[in-house]
Amino acid sequence: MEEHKKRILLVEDDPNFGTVLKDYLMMNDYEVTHAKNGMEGFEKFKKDDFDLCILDVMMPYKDGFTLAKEIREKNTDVPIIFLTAKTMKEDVLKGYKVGADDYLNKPFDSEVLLMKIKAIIQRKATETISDSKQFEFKIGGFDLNSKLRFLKYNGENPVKLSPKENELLRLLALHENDLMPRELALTKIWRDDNYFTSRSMDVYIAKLRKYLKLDSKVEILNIHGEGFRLVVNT
Amino acid sequence: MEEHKKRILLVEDDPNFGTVLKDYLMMNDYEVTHAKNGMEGFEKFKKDDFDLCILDVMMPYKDGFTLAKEIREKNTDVPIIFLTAKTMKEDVLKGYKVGADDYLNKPFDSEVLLMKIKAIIQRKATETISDSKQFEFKIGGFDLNSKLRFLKYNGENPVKLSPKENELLRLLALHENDLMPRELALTKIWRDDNYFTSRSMDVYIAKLRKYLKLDSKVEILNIHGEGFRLVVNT
DNA sequence: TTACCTTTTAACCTTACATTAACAAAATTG
DNA sequence: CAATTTTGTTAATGTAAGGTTAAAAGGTAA
Repeated sequence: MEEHKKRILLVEDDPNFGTVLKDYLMMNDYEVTHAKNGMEGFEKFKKDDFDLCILDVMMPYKDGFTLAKEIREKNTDVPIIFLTAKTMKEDVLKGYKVGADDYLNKPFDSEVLLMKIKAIIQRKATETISDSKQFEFKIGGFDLNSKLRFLKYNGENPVKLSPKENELLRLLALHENDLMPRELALTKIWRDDNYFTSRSMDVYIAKLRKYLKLDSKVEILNIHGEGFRLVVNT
Repeated sequence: MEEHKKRILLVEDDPNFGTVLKDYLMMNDYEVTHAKNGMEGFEKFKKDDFDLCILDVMMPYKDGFTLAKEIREKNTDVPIIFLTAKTMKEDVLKGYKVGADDYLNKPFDSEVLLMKIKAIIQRKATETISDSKQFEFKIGGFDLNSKLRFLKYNGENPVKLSPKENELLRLLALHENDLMPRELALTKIWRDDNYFTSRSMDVYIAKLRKYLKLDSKVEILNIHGEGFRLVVNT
């Protein structure tokens, strides 16, 4: 039923607590990336798309607030939950100022955390995503609408695309005429880079080529060992 | 943009605490209606439009949860904050199930409450711009009046819609020609996203399709794994 | 209570998707 | 060149999601 598991970035320096929490969240059907400090947290944040960030406030090198500010600069929407020490009122207030969605005092009840996560993620889902522009691409004679997942040729023939077909074509379009590295598609779409996912991707490339045959000016070229290139000949 | 003070419905049976809290909120520029029990709370809720409800959980006659349910039947959007006794974990969980936006353990810090209020009201303000009061829709040859819950085709044949049919069609109409995510309908209408609510929704989609068959230009398309799309072909 | 309306659950069937296997064809390497 | 790796392509398979109808369960008012 789920299109994809919701992804959580957990930044927590205490290795024991962090691992336990990660496992608990994973048991509850979330995909969790665990970073052990603020630096690492920001690196991982940049590399991936998350549905929620859970940040410990007290961390060496870079505290949760600083990290939150950096995250907010990149992304104004992703929900943030802070884990603060008990009774640190100032932390709570500071957190809200930085744009937190919620906070939890340690030690906290895990079920309550789960409910908060659910509530926050659902809340975000409710907010209408109306920035349609980034979902529409023109590829030669084709129009790709990657939100509604269809591909039209010359205004007619709307072909439905499967989620993977759609994502892959969208990635190619984002790199039009340029190299779209294999690895990029595998990590972004398949979230795993191994022999099988790689073969699976090749199957999808074949499918896309079939769709794109309608316009002889459009083709997907392979760059051996590197990736693919969506070219539009003029 | 907003010209009126934000209105808060405060339902709290302890007269001392209630009065103090009311005064504090008023000092901070909110317009506060104080009800001393659940009955009175519901009466006042019906008489006015509030931007936020703050409900004590423990109250004689009618507790906060029961009141919240009644409020939710009237209004699926208004934010609700519960005041619960410290350490009553079950209360917190129950609150979220009823559709609470947040909760506070008594005794709580008043500044924290203020921050929460601000955060929640602001959140709703950004959300509610587009889908504000809109109850009448033209869908191809149909007229939907979702306040009176009927659907007319060509001015004739007024079909009565059940509450769920109505809400679902309204959501679809709000997103006409665009994706109406499954998740959105489930969280907004069913308030829960699981296998059964999802199947229930599919049943309603089938019912709506039956009604809409009268106009061959109107159809509900599925986007596998994402949601539905109400399209009007021209 | 019956009667009626609404919603959920169940059942059964169809369609959509992603993965894997299998084999062919290029490209690369030494 | 032969050997190896990478890519191209089609088909088969298993699973999940959606379509539809009917029966069960819940609710409400006469």
